[in-house]
Amino acid sequence: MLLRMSTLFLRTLRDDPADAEVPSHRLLVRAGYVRRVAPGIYSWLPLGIAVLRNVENVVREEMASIGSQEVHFPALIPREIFEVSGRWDDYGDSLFRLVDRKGSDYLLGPTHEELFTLLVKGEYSSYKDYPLSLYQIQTKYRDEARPRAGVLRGREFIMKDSYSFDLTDEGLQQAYQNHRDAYERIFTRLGFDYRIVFAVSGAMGGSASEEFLAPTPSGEDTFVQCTNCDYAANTEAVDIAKPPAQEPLEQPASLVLDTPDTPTIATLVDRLNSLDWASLGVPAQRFGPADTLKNVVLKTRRPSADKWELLVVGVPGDREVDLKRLRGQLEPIEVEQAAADDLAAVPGLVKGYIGPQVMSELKVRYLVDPLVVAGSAWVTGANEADKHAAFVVRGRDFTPDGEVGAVEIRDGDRCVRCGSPLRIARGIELGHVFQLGRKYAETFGLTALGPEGKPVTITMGSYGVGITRAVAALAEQTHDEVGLVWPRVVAPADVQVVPTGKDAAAVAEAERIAAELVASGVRVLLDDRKASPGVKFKDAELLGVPTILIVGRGLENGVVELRDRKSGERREIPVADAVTEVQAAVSLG
RNA sequence: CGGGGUGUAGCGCAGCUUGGUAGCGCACUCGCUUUGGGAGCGAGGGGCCGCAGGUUCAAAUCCUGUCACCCCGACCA
Repeated sequence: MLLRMSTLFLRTLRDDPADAEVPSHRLLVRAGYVRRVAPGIYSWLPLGIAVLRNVENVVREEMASIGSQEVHFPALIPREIFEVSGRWDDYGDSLFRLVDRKGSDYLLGPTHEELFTLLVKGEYSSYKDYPLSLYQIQTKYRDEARPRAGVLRGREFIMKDSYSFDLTDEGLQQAYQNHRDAYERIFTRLGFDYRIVFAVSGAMGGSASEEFLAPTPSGEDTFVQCTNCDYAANTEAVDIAKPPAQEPLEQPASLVLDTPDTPTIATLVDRLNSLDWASLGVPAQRFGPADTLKNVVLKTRRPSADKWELLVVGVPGDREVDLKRLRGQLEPIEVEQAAADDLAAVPGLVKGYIGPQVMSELKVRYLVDPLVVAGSAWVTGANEADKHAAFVVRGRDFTPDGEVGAVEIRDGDRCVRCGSPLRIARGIELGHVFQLGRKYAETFGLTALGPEGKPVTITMGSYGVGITRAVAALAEQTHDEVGLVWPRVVAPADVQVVPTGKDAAAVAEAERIAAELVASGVRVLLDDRKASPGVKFKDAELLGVPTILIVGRGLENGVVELRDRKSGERREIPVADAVTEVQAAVSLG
């Protein structure tokens, strides 16, 4: 393959585009790989498409290696199909909806569970047909509330999505593992630094779920990683170690304190520390925010129910409730912040002075974070204006309905497996594997006739790789100060041949070397533009082709210069060795 | 949806305070020179100054409204 820059549809920009913040966005635009059309919607130019296709090819090869077969569905889907799964409504504003000339409703597919399920149902009916795995590489549409970071989070993007279909849970386990292995090979081959983290399964429902994240500061997902063992999880799904339970009877009896004008945890702690504890018949005490129990009022709703129920969650006063994490833990139940009138509907709940002592009496569901261990004593609201209660003990003075991981995770929190400190980092979600189970199969009636003549409901797995996102994420992880630095598998060319100088001999020699390389299967980008050496060097660095061969002033001494884009290494080599040296660099990858 | 910011040539920006009929760099066209780190000189082409209304003899500039876009958050396989 030979690309000539003199005719290549490419214009590089000297300045960063004003609307680009993250490195991948800046560089992909500057280097002429993509152009913005509308928010979250991009055009792909020749070099961009070349990289995109290379990513797709790696994905195709690895999908083939686990026996998954490629199909292709429409992006334009009639409403009825999404009515059956309930997602026409459930997807909300994120769904692109449109109407045809007859007034029928359509949507642009945000994912394709329904179509995969229906397709298989239409073709297969015997247990002998299974297991099965299908995939497609498709443009997806989601009307994101706020697209951002260029191609990293678009409203139109390309995704590889696949589904496994099995008769048994064991089969699903195997299919899941096959996909997980294939994804490891895909992201390794693409040159990613990535982590596999536990995840929540999201709006799709289902059980086991893991994400493949590329750690980078501009990532949107927050995850934790143990500094000692291999535990890693999305913050929505993370569990942290909890302190040991305590003996409730060792605590002083609870007592109610007058605490006017203490609307915040900080003011309450100050007041507690200025009290004369001896006069209350208790040894002197020192309190910190972590000794207080904060009770946050939320409301929950089961899917398909229309009534909201109040939920109070107790967390140590030095921590906030992480609503995102709480939602992840309670999935698929919806969780919202309770409004003032939700609270007013239960007279026993006194805003600012809520304590768990009365929850069962009030019939309000009460959950605590696991950090509120059995037997622990707290200062909390006394359910009366201007009063707090001290030495309120879990298991003695109140009993929660259950535990739920609700607190914000902090750097340094302890690993649930080994107790070592956890580190918080940001990452880009490259892929997601999860076990869907029988949800869609039941909804659409996907069954196979078993050997005993009875129908068996199929169990499914769902697996996705963001293709366009992978291009941006790779740019994000591999770039340097001067430009893109592609791993060879995805690079738009193996070598950029750059003739410099006014001497026609350099151009002729560059052409000869390029032709020879092309003949041996090397992908060549030849900079045959009439431009100054500085321009060509800068552009070569910006474009990110892994190997650069400069044919110029060294020619009179019989040498050319070979550069490695990633390491910056430069070597003068004899012209006669140019072809074999480049071939060697290419085969080393 | 909340907060912040920006709309002037393909891209990056100045001009707006103090109104006088639009400018700089890059890119583009032509000529000559130049050729190892984004070349020089000369000559050119390209603008509904986001949109609408108002004030004024006169509006990119002042006033009102509106739209769009970007960033942070909420939301989001």
